Amino acid sequence: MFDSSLDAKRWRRLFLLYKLAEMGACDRVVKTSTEYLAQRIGASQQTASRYLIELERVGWIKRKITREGCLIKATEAGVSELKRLHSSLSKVLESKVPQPITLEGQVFTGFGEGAYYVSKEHYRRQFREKLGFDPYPGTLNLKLTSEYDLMLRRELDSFPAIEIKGFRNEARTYGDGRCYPAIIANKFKGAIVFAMRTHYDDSVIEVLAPVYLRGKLKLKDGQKVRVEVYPAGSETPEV
Amino acid sequence: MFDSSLDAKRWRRLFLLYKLAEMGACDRVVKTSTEYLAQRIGASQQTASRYLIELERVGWIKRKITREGCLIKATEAGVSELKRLHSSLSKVLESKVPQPITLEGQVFTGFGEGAYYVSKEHYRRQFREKLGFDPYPGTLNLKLTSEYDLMLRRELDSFPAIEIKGFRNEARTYGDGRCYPAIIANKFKGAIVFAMRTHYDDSVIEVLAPVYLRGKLKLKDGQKVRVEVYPAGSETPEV
DNA sequence: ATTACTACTAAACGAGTAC
DNA sequence: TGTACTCGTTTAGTAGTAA
Repeated sequence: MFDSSLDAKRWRRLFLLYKLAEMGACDRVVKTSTEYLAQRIGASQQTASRYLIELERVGWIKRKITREGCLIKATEAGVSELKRLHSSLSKVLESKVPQPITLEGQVFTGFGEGAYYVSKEHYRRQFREKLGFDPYPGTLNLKLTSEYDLMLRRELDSFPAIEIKGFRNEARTYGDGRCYPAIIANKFKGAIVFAMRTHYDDSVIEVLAPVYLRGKLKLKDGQKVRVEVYPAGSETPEV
Repeated sequence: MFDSSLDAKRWRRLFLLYKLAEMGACDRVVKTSTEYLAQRIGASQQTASRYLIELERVGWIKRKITREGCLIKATEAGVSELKRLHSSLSKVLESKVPQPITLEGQVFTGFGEGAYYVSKEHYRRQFREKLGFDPYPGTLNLKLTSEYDLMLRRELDSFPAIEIKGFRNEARTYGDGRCYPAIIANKFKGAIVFAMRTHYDDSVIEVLAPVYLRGKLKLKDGQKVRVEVYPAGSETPEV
């Protein structure tokens, strides 16, 4: 996940592409020698040349080599890469939506209440519609241990949440809930869910996912699991 | 100039800082292990550790090492680095002001007209006020040779320019002119100037600078010189 | 568990140079 | 002039491991 080691390389490329953009390569064809470009990026002529070849290979620029240097223009793909970087930065720097919070907790076995509630059709349908997946009938219980994680947990209360409506049937009333999209152990999309009324325990989070997490992640009681929690409305990255 | 090879290193650091920002390190203290961070940046635990040490050394983050990992927060300096990157990208991607144009021409010796005009007090005062420097009494003449440079020269006509007003004295009339801030040979701040009425020759540009460029750059006729021309209103980078 | 050192490997860089 | 190849050097990255 997290598009891995290509990330660092991507930034190196973005660096050169940005430098070319400074010279106007987004708007028009720019003529430059590799020697001149090298000066601008603070590298050797050879390195500049290699960079250009690489950028051309990945399709971020079009290049024409002439006697007097290269004619360079950023491609659509190249420009949109820069734009993507730009909007990523915008999101981080000036977003009203908070950045995701990463919690860590220890697996423990509950009393099967999670399974009971999740399998109630009324809840289940909401999960399906609002979370975008059909939850495995059961929750993974995580106990937050460190002071830091408890602090983060409290911060979650101010996160915009996905509201789950309660209902009543012939037997009893079922309360409201709050959900947050989440990524579990960097591997699985899912969500965490808090029941509103039974304030079970502030140091416990319950995790929903379309799969049986305990099995897929080979979890045993006491193991630590990281959950990245997203505010409602933000998109979770692909895993 | 162009803050040299540190540029690439700076981008590497910005890369990590951005990743930390994604985790929320701009807004709050983030707890992470170097191992986890390594996963996110697609590198080894050791590399993540080295990066963090480096970022702390340059003062972009504050870090506290605990048993369970590092508590990290971006410093003011770090956040403003990200912001600088962001606004640089904004400028390149969504600016109404065009990117600077780099022209290349061959030095040639004119008829001393440049010196004559520049030394006219009425012009000279405008240069001082509008360009921010007192021009050396003489212009460096550059002949554009390639088709590409002529094309760029024509694009300049649509650049916002610094207008120089003409005047008349007892003897004759002196016409209007257009200036663009420029950086000559990556070394000296200056400007290029076009006379409006005597459309001398479209393939010739005249360069003003506070210094005697021919001497400072040890130029001889026929040598090629690069001039980076900026639209009026944009700031030229420091040299 | 962590972090981060040392020693080694892999990758990037740049000098020389062919075209 | 240019670009871009080979190849030796430098730098970045990782494995192993101590604290």
